Amino acid sequence: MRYFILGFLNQRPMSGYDIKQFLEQFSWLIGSPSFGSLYPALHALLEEGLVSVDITARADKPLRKIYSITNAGRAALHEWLGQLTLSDAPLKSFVMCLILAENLSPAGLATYLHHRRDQVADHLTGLSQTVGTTDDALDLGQRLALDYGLAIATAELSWLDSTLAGLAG
Amino acid sequence: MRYFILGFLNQRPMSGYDIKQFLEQFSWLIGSPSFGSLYPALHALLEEGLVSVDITARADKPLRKIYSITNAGRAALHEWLGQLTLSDAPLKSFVMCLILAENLSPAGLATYLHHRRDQVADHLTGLSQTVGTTDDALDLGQRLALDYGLAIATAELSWLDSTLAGLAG
DNA sequence: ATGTGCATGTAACTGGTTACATGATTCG
DNA sequence: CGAATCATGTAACCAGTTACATGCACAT
Repeated sequence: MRYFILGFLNQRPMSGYDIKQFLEQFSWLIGSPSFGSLYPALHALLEEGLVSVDITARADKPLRKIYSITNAGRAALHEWLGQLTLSDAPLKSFVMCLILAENLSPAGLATYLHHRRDQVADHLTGLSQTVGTTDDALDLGQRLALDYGLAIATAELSWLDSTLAGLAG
Repeated sequence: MRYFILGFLNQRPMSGYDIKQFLEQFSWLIGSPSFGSLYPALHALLEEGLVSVDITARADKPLRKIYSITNAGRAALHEWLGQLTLSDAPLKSFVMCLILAENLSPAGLATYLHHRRDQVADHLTGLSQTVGTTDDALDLGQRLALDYGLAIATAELSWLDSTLAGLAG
């Protein structure tokens, strides 16, 4: 989360509210953190010198605290991104890192997406086997969930393939 | 989580290890709980009388604790399922409830899926608008995440439509 | 014999949510 | 004038992970 916030602020200076607003867009996919975790995280980053604040009291508007990343913050972010493994991470972790793509090198991004592609492909074959072998022993919920997983994995795989093709070309 | 486990045990008696195994299948989608949360949860359910244990010491095998749901557990589960709103829940919550579909009435399931359909459709139009209006102001990560969200939402929507059609027909 | 899979568990820690509290602005 | 949105924050609580600890079975 700390680094997730840091990655946002590396794109452009934002307030805590802005970050929440942006993430709200993806709430149906990955959820959105509460202010109760967002604000304390910003305070912690500030104390560690990884971000700085600019308190802007705009006329006729409530005060806003615009946070910017510092050099120390950038260093910490890139160190974190460097040692990022992401082995078998859930969809949520994948999307969170995807949003931070701007902070990765083109080669790093490609590697990351390839890695994910392989993982999803593995899970797809695993799911297909489960569906194929134990077809009638499954209850409704398991059948639906398996079927849903299959649909989503297929969609993600084709997205990864076309995105990788687009980035390469 | 408590109710998630309860829903599993309502389908068939299982050990903690079994539950983990099953959930592992969906780890790339929704993650899988650690034993450190699974076992204590089972102990708590046991103390509350919502589940019962059958300790089977099989010859030449390590001991297993097979948990079964009790009548009190079934009552608690159905009460919980009844007051389930799921307004604007993230994908993870949706899948978790989907797995418990067997415990819902056909009408309840249909309502639930319709509800999700509407939510996803809303988010889809929202995402499309964002992509359409602010196309060139976005950085790489945001563009990729938006694009990914669009792909997944589209896939989920069509899955929901065909599944709803299948359940109705 | 060594490692991997089965199978269970505990304790410390951490991260996040929930609920609360505040206050200005804008819209109907 | 009241409701919704903007905007920030705190504290108690809780759910979960991490790391540890144990032990048998089976294959190499």
